[in-house]
Amino acid sequence: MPELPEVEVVRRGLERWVSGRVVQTVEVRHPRAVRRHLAGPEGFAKALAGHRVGEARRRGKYLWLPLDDSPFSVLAHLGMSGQLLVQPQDAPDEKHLRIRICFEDGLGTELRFVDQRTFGGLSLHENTPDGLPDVIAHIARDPLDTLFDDAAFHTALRARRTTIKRALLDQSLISGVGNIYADEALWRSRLHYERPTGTFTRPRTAELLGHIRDVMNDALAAGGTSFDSLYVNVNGESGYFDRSLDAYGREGEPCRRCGTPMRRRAWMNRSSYFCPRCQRAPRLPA
DNA sequence: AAAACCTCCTGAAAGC
DNA sequence: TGCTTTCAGGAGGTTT
Repeated sequence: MPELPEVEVVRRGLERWVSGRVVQTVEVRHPRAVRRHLAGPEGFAKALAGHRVGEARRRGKYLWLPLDDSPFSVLAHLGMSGQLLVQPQDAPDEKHLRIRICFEDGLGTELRFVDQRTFGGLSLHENTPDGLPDVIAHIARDPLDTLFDDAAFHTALRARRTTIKRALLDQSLISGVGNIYADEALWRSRLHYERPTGTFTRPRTAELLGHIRDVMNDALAAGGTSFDSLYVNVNGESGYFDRSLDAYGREGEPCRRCGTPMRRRAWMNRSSYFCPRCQRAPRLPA
């Protein structure tokens, strides 16, 4: 389940192993992997060939590779199970290999997009004046972006008529936070996932943002969170932050602060993990 | 118009 | 034993 830290690990790998290389050929093995690309699989392959890959960039959970001397970028989203792997050309194809990108150099490696559940994909889009692929213009800056505006976030959060976890998962308000890091940051903040956004004071918002940043930086330092082989870096290696999780996936296990058994609640077609003692349910609205 | 809901997909694991 | 059901969930599109 790649969220901001996992995507950033992948971005760094692309920067190290792919940026600066010139695309030779592209093989799309599953059309769904390029469904966001309106010109189709053939158009996607043709548009990339011959272009040098620029500096790998990221906003929230989106990654993109600008093409030098071109107003276009290759946009990537890993979805639930997408992987961008730099593999030796002679390595056997992965079972869920969707796209192969080969380069015009003698390095002997190629870039592969592998995705079991096919929620992710690659596509080519024109950049906006600020260098962002046009289709992600609605994605908010993420909390590790130096230009993220804490005061504006607080104002926007207060204006919402919803609950805090829904707001954290809304990528147009704050990007990069998914189910795992939302639960972790809420646990660290001792906040219940259904606290109404309208009840947030400036200090409470500041504390929550601080915990979001802390948990993401901690995860980044550990190479991300891997529960299984579905999330790995470009070299196929797992992260080990899963062993540091305090909330996510810990149903029935003791809260690391107070020892109370953690709970899981079905919520929005997914799960929320929380401590019923540290994270008290908000008073129901009158 | 903003908020909530629906749906896409595969495979592991649980249920019967 | 083996088939069926459940679960994981990001985010665009649709509905309310």
